[in-house]
Amino acid sequence: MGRHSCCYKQKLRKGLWSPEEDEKLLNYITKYGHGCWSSVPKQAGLQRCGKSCRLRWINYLRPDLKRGAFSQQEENLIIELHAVLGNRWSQIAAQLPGRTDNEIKNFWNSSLKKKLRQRGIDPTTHKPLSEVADEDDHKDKDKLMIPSITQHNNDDHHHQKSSGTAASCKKPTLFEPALNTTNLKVHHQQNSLEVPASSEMRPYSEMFMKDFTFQQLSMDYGTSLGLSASLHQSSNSLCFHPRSSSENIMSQFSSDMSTPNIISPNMSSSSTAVPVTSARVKPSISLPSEAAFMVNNGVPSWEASSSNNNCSNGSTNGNGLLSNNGSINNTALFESNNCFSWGLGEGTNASKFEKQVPFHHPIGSNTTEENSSKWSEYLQLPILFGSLTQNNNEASHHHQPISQFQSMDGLNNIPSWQQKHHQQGNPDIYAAAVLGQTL
DNA sequence: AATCGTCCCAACCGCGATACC
DNA sequence: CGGTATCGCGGTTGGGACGAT
Repeated sequence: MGRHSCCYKQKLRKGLWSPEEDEKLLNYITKYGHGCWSSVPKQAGLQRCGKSCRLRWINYLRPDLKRGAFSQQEENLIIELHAVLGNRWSQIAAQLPGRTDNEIKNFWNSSLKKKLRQRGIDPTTHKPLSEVADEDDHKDKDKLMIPSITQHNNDDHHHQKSSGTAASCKKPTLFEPALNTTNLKVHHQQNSLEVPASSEMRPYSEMFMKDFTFQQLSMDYGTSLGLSASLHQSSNSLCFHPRSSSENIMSQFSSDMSTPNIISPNMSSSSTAVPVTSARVKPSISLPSEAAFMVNNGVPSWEASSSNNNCSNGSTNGNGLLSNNGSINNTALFESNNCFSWGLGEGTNASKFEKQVPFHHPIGSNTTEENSSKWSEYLQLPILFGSLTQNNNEASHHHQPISQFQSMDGLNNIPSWQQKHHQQGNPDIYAAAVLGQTL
């Protein structure tokens, strides 16, 4: 592991590429392809390491690269994608044919950030600067405020020294987070992210105003639950793990009047598969062996099974069924694999998706290899939260079709969803993912 | 004209993940 | 199965271009 062995060799050239070197590399790859990059420089007659050759090819010599300035359309797309994906340049670049991640990254750092600031938008959070400033003010006043979930970024590189961009944009915390950038692990190639328990408290009404990347799902939802999140490719599941005490978690939810219910598609045996549009990620909440996840009267929480716990709002049965007075709206079912399943679908073809990945089954219990391979694709895609407009009649054990699940296709419908959810007064939260290409 | 600071971008670095032996 | 090689990613740096003083 670690650095490419060739990097240690002394005689290799570094720095800018000469036209002659470019020509050698271009000719060689055009003729033979790159194959193993480590062998390319030798066979192409270059005094470079394979890594350098690869980079030069990807960022400059590749014939499908688009040259020239970014168009307004590209610029807008980058901004939108960055709001969803953060500094995941490779994923952003995947949405812009002919552009490289490096190019986009440089464009962002040199130009777009400034433009956004000029428009009064914080480039890190994509929120209005005034709002960010307000949050900073709260932080100053509230000693509980501690930099929350921050992904190390180079928003202000050596030319523009950082003043704490990401961390400064977070809302007041409710308890000690013991968190810094160093214990946030982002596993790029698995698109997984481990988020330590955050002290951040954020109204759900705001939280569900936009679609979420996995990262954001992990951060915003997982941390609001006091969970860390990880993607498990083997089981194709997005799992949340408790990282803070249940007391802390309870304090969060107890203080948030807008907290919605979380409903499981497994709650009712009579419920049918919910056709989900635009959903491609299959999240789940992993239950720790020592704790139970509770949804009581719209207040999700963890209840430690140990006796030294004050949160006893529900009970578990042998099958992991957590119930509260038998009300379906306040019940979540956890199966033996300790995962809480959310629904999912695909693109605009819900029925097709249902065949691929049954909506009902708990994560891990019915995962096929075929689905596994699909998930590896889905996991790169943003996630969207929305709400099942479930009839809250106690007798109703059926979720309405996802066609009535608002805001699955993008950002624009979110307000309408939220409006509806407020009208109903008892929102049930449904998590899904939105196909990246549909952004 | 010389110096300095800033901007921009190509390239490098370090690391995690994965493939391979 | 463990060690090594390789790939791919995001963060960082080096240095040229350019404008201000």
